[in-house]
Amino acid sequence: MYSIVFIGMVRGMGAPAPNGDGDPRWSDLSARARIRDTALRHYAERGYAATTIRGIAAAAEVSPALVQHHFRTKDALRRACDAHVLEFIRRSTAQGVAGGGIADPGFVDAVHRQAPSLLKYLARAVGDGFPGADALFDEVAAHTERHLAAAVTEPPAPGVLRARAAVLTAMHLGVVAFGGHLSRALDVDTLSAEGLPVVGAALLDLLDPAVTGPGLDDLARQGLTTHRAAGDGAASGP
Amino acid sequence: MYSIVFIGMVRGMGAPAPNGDGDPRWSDLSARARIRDTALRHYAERGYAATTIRGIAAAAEVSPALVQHHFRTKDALRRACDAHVLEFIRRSTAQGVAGGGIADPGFVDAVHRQAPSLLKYLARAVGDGFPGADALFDEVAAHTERHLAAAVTEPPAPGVLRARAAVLTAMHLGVVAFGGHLSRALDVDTLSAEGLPVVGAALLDLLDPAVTGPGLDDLARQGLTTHRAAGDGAASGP
DNA sequence: CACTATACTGTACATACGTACAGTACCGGA
DNA sequence: TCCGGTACTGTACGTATGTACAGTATAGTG
Repeated sequence: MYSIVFIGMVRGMGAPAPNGDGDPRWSDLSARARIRDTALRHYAERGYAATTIRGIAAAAEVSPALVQHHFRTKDALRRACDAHVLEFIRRSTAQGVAGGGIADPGFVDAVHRQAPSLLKYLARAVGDGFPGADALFDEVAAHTERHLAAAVTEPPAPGVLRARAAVLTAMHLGVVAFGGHLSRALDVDTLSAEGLPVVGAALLDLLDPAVTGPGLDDLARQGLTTHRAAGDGAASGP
Repeated sequence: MYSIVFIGMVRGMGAPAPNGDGDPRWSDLSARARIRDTALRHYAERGYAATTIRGIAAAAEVSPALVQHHFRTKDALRRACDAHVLEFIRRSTAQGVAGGGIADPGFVDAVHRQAPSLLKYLARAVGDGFPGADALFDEVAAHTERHLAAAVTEPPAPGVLRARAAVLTAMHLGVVAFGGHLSRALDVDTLSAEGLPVVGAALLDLLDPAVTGPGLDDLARQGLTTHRAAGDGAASGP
C-alpha cells in the first residue's frame, strides 16, 4: 500500500505545483473540497490542537462559518479528512496493484499532487493516535508483512515476521514524519523529483537485500538510475 | 548517542515503576522537578499545543500559578524541558561511551525511569520542529554517520553516507515515535524487558549487516540472547 | 412568479487558555 | 525576635477558540 503511493509519487514527478494556493485548479475546486484539503494540510503540518478553524478558513479563503456549515464541528472535519485519506490510499492501492493504475497519467498525477500532504497527515495521525489509527497502522503493517513474506527465502517464525513488519512500518513512517528534517539535512526536497531517488537509494542501501527482495531491489535500483538520468522511473522498497 | 540511551534502557530493565504518580520517590522530588517531569510527559504524549499549564499543574498536584512561578511562561517551560533532555542525553552519552556509566545502577535506573518519556519527547520535539530541533537532528545524524563510516568496509561518497545517516536517523526516530503502535501490534511493551529484544532483533534483521557493522551485529545478537535468557544484556544497532 | 433548499456571511456567546497580581505560609539568617 | 526571601495559592483579566444562530444571496423547481 505504502509502496504504491511512493511509486506513484516518483513516477508522477515533473508535473507542476503541489497542493496549495499556487495551483491554478485551486480556485476551481468546490469550497468544500478546498476546506477539506486545507484542513488536511494544516493538520499534517501543525497537528490537530494547533490547527484552528479560523486558520483553515483564512487559508481556504472562506468564512469560518462556512467551515462549520459543511463540516459541523472541528472533530467531524478531522474525521472527514481521515475518511478522505483512507479512501485515497485504498483506491491508490487497488488501482496500483491492479497494474493499470500506475500507467494512467491522471491517476499518477492525482497521486503525486496529493501524496505529500496525505502521507504527512497519515504519519501525524498515526503518531497522535487519532481514533482508527490503530487499524490503519495494522493495515499498513499487514501489507508490509505480506511483502516481507514474499521477499524472504526462508520464512522465519510468524511472530518474528510480524515484528519485522511492524518495525519496518514504523521506520517508513519515520521517514515520512521527519521528512522535513531529511530535506533540510540533505539540502534537497525529499518529496521532489531529485530528492526521492536520494532517499530511495539510501533506503535500499540501509535495508537488508533479503528484506527488499532480490527482484524489487534490482528493479528499484534500475528505476532509480533511469529516473536520475531521464527524469522518470519507479523507486523505493516495500 | 541514540544507541547509548537504547542500551541503557535495555540494561536497566527489571526496575519497577515508570515515571508517574505511582513512584514512591515521586512525592520526594521537588515541586519544580515534578512540574518539569510532568510537562515533559505531557508534551511527549500530547504535543505542545494540546498541553495546558492547568493540566500539568493538576497532574503534578500543584497550583497552576506555581508552574508560572518556577517557569515564567509555557514556552519557557518547554525550553527548560528541551535543556533537560539535551543535558540528560549528553550525560548519558558521555557516561555510556566511558563504559562505567552503564554499570552504575543509579544511572541505569534513572535512564530507565526517564528514557521512555525522554525519547518520546525527543521524537515529538523533532517532529514538531521546535527551535533547536534542526541542530539536534543533525547532531544525532552526525553521530550515526560516524558510526556508519566506521562500520562499512568500503566507504561510499560522502553525500551518500550523509544521506544514509539521515534516513537511518529518521527511521530510528520513527521506531520511537510510533512505539505505541509497535507495542500494541506486537502485544508487548516495546520499552519493557521483554519488548526491547523483540524490536532490537527485528532491527538487526531488517538492516543490512554492513550498516550495523559485523562486530556490533554479533555483539548485539549475543547480548539479546543473553538478555532473553538471564534478563540482562545489551542490544540494538546504531 | 412563488417557494425551497443550499451556499455562504457576520455576529454573538460560553469556555478555556496563558498570564498577571496580590496575598499567605514557611524558613534561614541577622 | 525581626525580617527578607522563597515557595506557593486564589483570583482576576484579556484573548483566542469552538460553536450557535440569524440573516442574505443564489440556484433549482413547481
